[in-house]
Amino acid sequence: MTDTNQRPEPHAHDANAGDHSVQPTTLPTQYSPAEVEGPLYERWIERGYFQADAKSDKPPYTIVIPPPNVTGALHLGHAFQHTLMDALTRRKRMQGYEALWLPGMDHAGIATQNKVEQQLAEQGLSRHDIGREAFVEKVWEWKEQYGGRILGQMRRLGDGVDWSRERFTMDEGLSQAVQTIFKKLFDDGLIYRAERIINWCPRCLTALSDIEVEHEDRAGELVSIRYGDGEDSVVVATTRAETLLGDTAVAVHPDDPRYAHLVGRTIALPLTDRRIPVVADEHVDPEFGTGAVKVTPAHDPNDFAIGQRHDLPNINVLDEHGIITVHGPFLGLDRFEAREAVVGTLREQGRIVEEKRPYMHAVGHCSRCHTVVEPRLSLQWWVKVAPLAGPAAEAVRDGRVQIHPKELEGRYFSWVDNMYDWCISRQLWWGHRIPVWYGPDGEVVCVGPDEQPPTGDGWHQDPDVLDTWFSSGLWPFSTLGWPEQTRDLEKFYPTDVLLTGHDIIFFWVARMMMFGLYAMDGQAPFHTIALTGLVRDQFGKKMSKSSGTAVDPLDWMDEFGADAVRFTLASGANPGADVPIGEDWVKASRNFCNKIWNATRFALMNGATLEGPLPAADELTTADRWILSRLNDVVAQVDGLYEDYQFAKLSDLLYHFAWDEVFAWYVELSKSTLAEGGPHADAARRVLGEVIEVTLRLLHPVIPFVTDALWTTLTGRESVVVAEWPAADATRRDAAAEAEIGELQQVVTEIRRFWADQGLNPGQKVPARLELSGSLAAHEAALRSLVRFQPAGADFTATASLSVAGAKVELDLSGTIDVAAERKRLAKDLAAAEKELTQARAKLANEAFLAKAAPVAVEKIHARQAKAEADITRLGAQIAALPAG
RNA sequence: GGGCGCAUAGCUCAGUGGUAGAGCGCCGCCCUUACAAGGCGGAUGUCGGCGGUUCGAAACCGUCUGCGCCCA
Repeated sequence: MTDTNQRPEPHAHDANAGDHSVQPTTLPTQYSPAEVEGPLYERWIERGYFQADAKSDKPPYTIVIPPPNVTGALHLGHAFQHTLMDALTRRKRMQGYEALWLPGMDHAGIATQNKVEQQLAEQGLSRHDIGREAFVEKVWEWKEQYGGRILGQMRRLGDGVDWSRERFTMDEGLSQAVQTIFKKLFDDGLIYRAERIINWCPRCLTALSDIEVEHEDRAGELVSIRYGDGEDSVVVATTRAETLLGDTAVAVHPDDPRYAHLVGRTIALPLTDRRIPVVADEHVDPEFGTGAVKVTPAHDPNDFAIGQRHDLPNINVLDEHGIITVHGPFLGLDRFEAREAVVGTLREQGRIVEEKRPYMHAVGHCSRCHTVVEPRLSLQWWVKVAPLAGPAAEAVRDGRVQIHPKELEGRYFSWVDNMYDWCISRQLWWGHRIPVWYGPDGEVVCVGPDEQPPTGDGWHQDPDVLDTWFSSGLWPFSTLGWPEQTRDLEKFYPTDVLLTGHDIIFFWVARMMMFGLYAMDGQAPFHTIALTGLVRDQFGKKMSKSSGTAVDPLDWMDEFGADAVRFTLASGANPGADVPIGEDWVKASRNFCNKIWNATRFALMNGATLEGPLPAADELTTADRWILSRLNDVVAQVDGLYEDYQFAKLSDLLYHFAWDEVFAWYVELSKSTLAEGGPHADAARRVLGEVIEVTLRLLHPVIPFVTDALWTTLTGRESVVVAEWPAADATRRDAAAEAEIGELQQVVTEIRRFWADQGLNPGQKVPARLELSGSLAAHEAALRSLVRFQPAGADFTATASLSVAGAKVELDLSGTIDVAAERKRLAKDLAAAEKELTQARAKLANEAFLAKAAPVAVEKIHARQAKAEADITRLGAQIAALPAG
């Protein structure tokens, strides 16, 4: 980062503002994102727009990025969440907040270590060959060379992050934070070391977190084995027969009469010379299988719990590679070989009662190497979660922290209310090493960040490192400088919103909540948790590399522009819901961007201006008043939707407002006004400028590139990035104008239908005589321009007529009209009106409806009846007036 | 096995008590001087099934079926 980035004054006029923006005279007819986006992003960065100032007296608005993995590349999930976070911070920045969106990455212990181990393996080396220190050095080299590819891709997407504050979980400051909190937890008795069952990867040779275990249904084998003999026997079923060697009990439900006689006695364990007890445990489901289960405390979490309750010994039968360690015929066999061998031997002994094959069941796999995970008894470090999870639950329950959408609170509570202790040690070399030293006489010393570790013979540091989530759990405050009391921390903590996928509520969100509340004096790390779903393909299916449905967002950005990708993702962002995305939709968003481009191009070509005050209502045409009314309604609605994290709805609203109202109607209506000249044309130029300019500002947070390119051209000002967010002006609301234009739209649409039904060329000019009643009379020019009517000449002969709302139109088609088509259209409308009338009459004849329905509802039906009756009369007359044929 | 959610147009999804919507796709006409990445018009749904509540149900309740997710 350069430190010469002085943030310019917002709204300052800048003669060079047009450098990277488009010139009105040379504006091409198509928008080319590739030419605009790169230079524009550079300019934003050069001008320091995204650099937050801790000394500012503006109110802060802070979002920390969920740190992507240092080994990762930008995928659509990132693009999705980044679009939303960028939109939130860009809007707040425009609203005058000191907005900070803080970027960074986590060190992804196991993933990164695996990358470097693969590199070494290509040279025939293992990490043990080069030693820990050299290995860690190599990982840093790897990081410098290949890591953080995603950061460059974020620039492509337009992420308005403060690069001067970029953080990495292995940085010195963040490492200090890790050591500080470890020490604090240790001293508070919230960190302990114990032998428990953990997820073990026999290839990576480390404990795994639950999220690193992927459960997949696999066809295995369920074998039922007879333990003991004669009266003293039970049948148990298992998919992991080799664990029999480590069984230390059989458990049954205490109320199960079938086994009551066995409880408290011992039975012979096959293939061994051991006898094991039969214990009664309430957690056994008597309905499942035979109602008796084998208990292998060293190789199964449930069995471990049973073992604890009944004081059973733990017999570990597998080593860290998954090789049998029990002396006897199975010694040295891999766990899967042993499984077959054990079943084979039992079969020979006649102890197999039943074999179900295939038996579908979920099997955990290591997410990094896809090895089958082995539950393993192992000595690890743990965080005692209960005292931390309580406050984390409470903060959401009492409303200090809100989860959007609320329906997902349940998932959060289901974890924080049923917490189990968190295994934080990993048998890796890449990560924060556990700051505990062991002494020659069994001493255990936890060393804080400012303390010297003990030295001397026999002292050594714990070899393990901490779970990556342990450091990313500190992210909302470690990135701001904690444990130092920095100005950043003071200004920007607590952060405002955490936006992330609902799939990591347990793994990350809950942990940040626990650590934030614990380390920051009960101040939650954010007030809002906005949860998103997953990005899916155009059929709503999961994208996956293996099925070839995964799309690289960079490809789409190249082809359609970053804005198109962003708009598509934002348009699909319903709270908490998955987002399907397909190329057709990105193309549609690209078309929208191009439409905005061309509408602005039209405005520039027609002298749209922002000079001078917006004319008062009485100087404006109805169309002007109408669009300003609509604009101010939309501004208010967009604000409401932003506050509710309704990105899909606000995108949809802006899409339809911009395209259907501003571009399709207002721009068309303004054409005749502009052509007329005079004061109304001057006013229209001012309104056109205003409406387009405000619309660009409204759209900017979602599609920053095209809006900034156009906004700077239109306004001649510095950048929409630092423009003010629009504020709704209620005094511009005008119900009468909205009704009037609504009527005009109805008339125009009706005439266009006639045009289409008659097979008339849309450009064909037709002499017409108009009888316009009421407010419509003022719109004759607009009407003639919109539907290409020509004035009626002296030789005008009406050959067709139609009437709708307050308009009667007579046309000279100089020839016969297609009477059949006309009759068909009118008959269709008549049928609809008659159906409407029937329905309305039925309702009004229903006394229960009249008595119980809300008066407003009844009034509506009356109005509908009246309209249907009028329509029927009008249409009937038109049909009657048609020539026979 | 337990819990949660979903089922609306060809596809993807909004809509939560008062006349069924959008985008894309589809059909027809049109290169009309901002835009063919466009314009105009059009078609398309027993709102998964059944039962109930209500004057009125896509919406609320029950149930069945199908699908998805989380936990065990």
